[in-house]
Amino acid sequence: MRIGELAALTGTPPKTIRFYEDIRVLPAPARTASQYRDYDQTAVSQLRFIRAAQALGLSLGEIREVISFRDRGETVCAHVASLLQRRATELDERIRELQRLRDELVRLAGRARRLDPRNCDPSLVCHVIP
Amino acid sequence: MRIGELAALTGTPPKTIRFYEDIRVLPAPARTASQYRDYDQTAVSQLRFIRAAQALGLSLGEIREVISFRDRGETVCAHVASLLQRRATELDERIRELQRLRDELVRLAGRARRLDPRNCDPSLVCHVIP
DNA sequence: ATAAACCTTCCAGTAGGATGGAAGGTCAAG
DNA sequence: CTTGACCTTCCATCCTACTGGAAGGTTTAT
Repeated sequence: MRIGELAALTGTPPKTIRFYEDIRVLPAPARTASQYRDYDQTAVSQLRFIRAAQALGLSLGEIREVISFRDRGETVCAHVASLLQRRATELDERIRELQRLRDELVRLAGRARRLDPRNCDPSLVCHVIP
Repeated sequence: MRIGELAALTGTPPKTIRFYEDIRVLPAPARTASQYRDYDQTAVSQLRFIRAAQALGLSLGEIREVISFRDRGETVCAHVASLLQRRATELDERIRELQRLRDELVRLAGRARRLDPRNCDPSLVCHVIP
């Protein structure tokens, strides 16, 4: 299968597929006589894995790590499990931060609506954000 | 005041202050006879505004927008209020997404720990992430 | 007078994840 | 045989928010 077909099957633009190959996240495929990339079903599931892992918040660097673990014949599950668990913990932290930020934004937005602009200190950009 | 002092007062490196000037987030200050940047108190509060707004999750682009509103003599409060409210709403959405993602990660991590690696399909990178 | 600390400009690079375009080769339909 | 879709490589560019360094000028302390 040529790159366009793989692109269509996975919803990934050809440019992006070549890019993944460049950065060694996807292995270089076979080539046809005319140097066209020639993919098989393995490529489809590998590329789907990449997109799914990305959607789970793994970076391409982490995905490459998982893949190279696998290529060394090591048990990927444990590695993936700890990676996912770590990412989940980081996410917990990030969510708490964002929640704090959100509450602060709402508080300031309310303040901005209640304040009379004529009381603004002209030397400040905006007295809502101190 | 020279750039180093402004840097010390606001905890912003001189490089970053010049960068803010380049991208028109901070106005170009007066210059001394020897072409050194010469800042006043206004610069301190402007730079503090920028850092505070950044900490609230506003991008430098949005901050520039707020500042140019102000420079056109318009009421900044209403603009800031709607910006903050919008950002808060986006944040709500983002938080919900991340929460969903986090739950999915925890679920998959648990699955990865329970599965026997010997059952892995060798044609897949990892059967935990489908 | 001289050294250290500070300032100037300009150019380049970082990370992450692509995307755009030019110049040229190949393949299938009409 | 030509047109258009598709493919190749290579190089450049985008976004955001900086950061680093070179080459040179200024200020301050000793």
